[in-house]
Amino acid sequence: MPKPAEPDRQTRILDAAENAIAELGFAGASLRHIVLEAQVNLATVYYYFGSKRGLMEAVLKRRFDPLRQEHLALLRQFELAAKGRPLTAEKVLEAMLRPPLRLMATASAKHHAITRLIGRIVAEPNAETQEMARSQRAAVRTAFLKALQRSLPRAPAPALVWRLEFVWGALAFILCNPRRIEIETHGACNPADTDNLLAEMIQCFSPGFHALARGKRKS
Amino acid sequence: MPKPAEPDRQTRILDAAENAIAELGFAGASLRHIVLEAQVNLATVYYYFGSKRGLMEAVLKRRFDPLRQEHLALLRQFELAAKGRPLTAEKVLEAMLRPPLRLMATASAKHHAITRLIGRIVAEPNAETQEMARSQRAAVRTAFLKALQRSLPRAPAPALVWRLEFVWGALAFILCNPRRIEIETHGACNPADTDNLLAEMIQCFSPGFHALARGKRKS
DNA sequence: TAAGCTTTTTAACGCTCGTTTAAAACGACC
DNA sequence: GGTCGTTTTAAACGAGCGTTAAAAAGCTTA
Repeated sequence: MPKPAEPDRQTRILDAAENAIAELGFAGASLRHIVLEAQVNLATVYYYFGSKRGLMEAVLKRRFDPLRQEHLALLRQFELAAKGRPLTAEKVLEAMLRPPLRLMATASAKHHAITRLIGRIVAEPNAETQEMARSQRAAVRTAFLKALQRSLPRAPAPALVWRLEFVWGALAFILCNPRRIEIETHGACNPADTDNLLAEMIQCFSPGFHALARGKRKS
Repeated sequence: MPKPAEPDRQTRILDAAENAIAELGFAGASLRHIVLEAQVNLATVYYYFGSKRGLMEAVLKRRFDPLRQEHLALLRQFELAAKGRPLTAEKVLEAMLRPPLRLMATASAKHHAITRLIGRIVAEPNAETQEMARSQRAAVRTAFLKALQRSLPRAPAPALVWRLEFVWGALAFILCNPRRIEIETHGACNPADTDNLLAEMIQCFSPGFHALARGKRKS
């Protein structure tokens, strides 16, 4: 029986780097650790990616480009189905949350790294990495904000902006370390049950959005 | 005019370490960087704190012990004022959110580090640091969960546990990098305005909690 | 002043890191 | 088979890291 057709060197490096980042963080993931797992010579990284930073960018790009596309595609799909009417807050939330949560579910077995990668970026010390992530997120951020503003035209803009941050925060918190939640809640919360988690999040946030539909109420 | 009475060496080291961690993360904050800023010899760190890990624990302990006490004290104060009746979800949220947000406000000038410290821990790769933070948080976690369960006795427990995680996540996301939010929202969100932020968070989450008061509704 | 304790400094050890250079191996084409 | 461009390897560089041992300095008490 032949080996399952080892992927090429670039892919092996990206996979190993992804795992290492999830496990050890960007700074902690050393090239020597990565090339050992990828069964590749150290200099190969420099041949293909130029530098450690280049490798890190490639790791993020490989995962977040499709994720961004999926975000926008799902939003557009919902908007098409709504035939020009504004989306419900529930649908906007679903478009925000389903792609990354689905990623967490499908990835649980092999690519456990991907989701933790997302959370890792949130708290990343390095300013350059932050800027990298910021530019990636900008398009998605504004798309969802616009959808929400159409959904709740009477809601004050700052409140919507804040709440989107809250949603992203809750999401990142879970993705960052799903295991931690499972342990700390003594099994009461199971992040692997994506559909349930999605429902919980939507049911948590949507009432707050609907409360804004009637315009701002003071304190 | 004499110098403003330089604090002693241990305090200078803790301050410098706190800043370094906030800026560079736990792994990135090197002892040599810290002692340079603290104007202290490298070996002094080992004399007072034993190791880098010991220093890191001391940094966290100095900030989070009072924060935990404040959390529990505020909760107890609200419960006393309620004279045995269950707290409203709003009050529980306030007890959860006000202490760290107040920390962010008072700290904005000099100790910008403290708040970012909190967020930094969330995504910390190092397993030992995670365990350290976990044990710190355990008491606070369960205290708020119990308060919420008394507040919403008909709500299903897993939903409450999940939502507490969502609140912690949103909070951590903001504390982790307040500047980022200010920039990304083009000034629409100002994390320094603590009272407004607290109100926004309570108004965001409380409707979802009240929706649980009547027991679970399916999907 | 001398002794004994605490505090501070000096100097180094061994290790890992990201990066670079140049040689070796490989593969397609004339 | 020999040549040329691409890919892979070996070996080393300098820098920074956490940590340690022992000497030096400071301070309090006899």
